[in-house]
Amino acid sequence: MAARINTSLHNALSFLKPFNTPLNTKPFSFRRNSFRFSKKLPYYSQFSSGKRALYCTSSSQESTVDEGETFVLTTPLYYVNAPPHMGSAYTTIAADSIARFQRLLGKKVIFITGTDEHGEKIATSAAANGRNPPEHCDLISQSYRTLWKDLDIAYDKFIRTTDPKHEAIVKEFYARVFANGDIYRADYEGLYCVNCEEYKDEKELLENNCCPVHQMPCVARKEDNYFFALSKYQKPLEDILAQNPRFVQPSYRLNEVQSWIKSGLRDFSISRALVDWGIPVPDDDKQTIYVWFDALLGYISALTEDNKQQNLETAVSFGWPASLHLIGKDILRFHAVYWPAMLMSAGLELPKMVFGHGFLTKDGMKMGKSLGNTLEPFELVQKFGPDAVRYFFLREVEFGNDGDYSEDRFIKIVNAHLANTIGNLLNRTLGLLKKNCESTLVVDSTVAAEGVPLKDTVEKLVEKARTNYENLSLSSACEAVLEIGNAGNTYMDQRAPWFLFKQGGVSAEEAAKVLFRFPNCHSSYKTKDLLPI
RNA sequence: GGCGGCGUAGCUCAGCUGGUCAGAGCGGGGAUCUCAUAAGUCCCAGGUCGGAGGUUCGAGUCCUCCCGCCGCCA
Repeated sequence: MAARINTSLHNALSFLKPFNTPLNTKPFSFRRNSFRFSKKLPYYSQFSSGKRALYCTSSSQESTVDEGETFVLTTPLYYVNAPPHMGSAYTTIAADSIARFQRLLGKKVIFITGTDEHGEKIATSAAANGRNPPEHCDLISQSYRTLWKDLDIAYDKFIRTTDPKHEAIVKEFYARVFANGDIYRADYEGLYCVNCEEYKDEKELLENNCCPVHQMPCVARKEDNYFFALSKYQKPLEDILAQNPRFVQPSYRLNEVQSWIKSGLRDFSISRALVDWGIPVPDDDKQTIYVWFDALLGYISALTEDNKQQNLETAVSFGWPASLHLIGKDILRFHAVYWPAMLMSAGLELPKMVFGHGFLTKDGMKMGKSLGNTLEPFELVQKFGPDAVRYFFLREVEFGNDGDYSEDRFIKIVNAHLANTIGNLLNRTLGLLKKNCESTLVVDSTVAAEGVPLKDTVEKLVEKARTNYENLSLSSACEAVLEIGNAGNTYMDQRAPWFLFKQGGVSAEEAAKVLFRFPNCHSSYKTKDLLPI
């Protein structure tokens, strides 16, 4: 985590790697796997590096576990037309930090992510790469998993929309909606954007019938499609948003959603006659189900358990409704309008919140393949490591707003916060302990910390971090954790244990106590876990 | 064209229901400790809170208009 980054190299200090830990763990945080609590004194580690690990005693302060409460949160199921981009990584990093926090609160967290693998665009993309769709999907889906591993993402469920259990859920859901009278068949003729995989109003098109999103000409199509009666849900949706304005977050995005609904909802086509790569419509294998109708259901199908029944009711029983759908602002319409209407039609509960975060820019510019200025998540994590990447985006982007990345700023922030503040605090503390106390705490840290102002300060900051996490103010939560590091550094300077050690005698004993307080003040109160890296 | 958002210290941004709200981080300047990762700690920003009016005892914080970005819808 806390090695300084030079502008040209990834400079990890040997001190940070004394434990020979696997890459996906955090060697420098007070994790239990590297920071044992033992009464045996003294005790030296037997790590191959020959460096001593720190062993100490401290009463652990576990939060009370409320097994009854389940917190289900989701990222979108990412579309496998191309390998993961930074935006997907950003959503997933944020989701992971929220999942970790909710676990700390003692909740049973089900963190869902996955890949959305059907549709004409996927088939086209596969063909363009000389693959068949299943091969293509396997490859890209795996690249998402790889990236999540690289970024230390601990999801609980990874659902692929090509998974048979997902298909079963989609068909069952479709049947429910159909039975509720919300699906009907109609001819549709219009201009179709292959990239959006949907029909466009002529009014919204640019010159030459170009799609405003993809800047590509739409094609005239006539299809006999199945439609979902979205218009029936106009009033219910209006009511839900009025009664529960927190359904759409941040609040300023709610207006947008309300205006969409207010301007009138039109039934939308939920099948495609000319797309083979998809889930067949029940009782009509000439058509496949529209990708969004398919993909949204991944949030439910992901809940299924392998050894349990693979049906809607069972899946729902494992945690639906979701507490939070975390998405980019571009797909708000599908999550805040289509999805709730679909759920109502099927008689299922609605998710509690949809949070649409902003977009990332690079050096102040919109990222795009055509501009050739994309930020590649694999390259970034390879160059700087997962902790730095996670921290930078959570801290520097006000969650919900658009945010900017620049390498210069990235390096400055990571060095100042993670290396100089947190990393150095740990390093100087452990260094003093090693040099003067044989890396052994002979006094229980909890006892040593009793009545010390630092403890009180840290407790207040932990509370601040908790509040911010609960409000999804992730940047402020990071800030609070950094303040804990600052408080530790200040305390260290005030007490100057290195000076006391030199004086020897009673002063040296006091110096040791100063150091012994750190595990209790900084570790037991979850500082280590509150830092989202 | 309609609706909405944004415009606060060099940079990135916090500021909920109006009265310690003029702030934080980064950068920069100064001082200082020396255990530590050329790290730490302390002090320093006189910014007309985009502009102009208005409401109020009092407004970044509410209202109107204007300017500049951005989004959604048309």
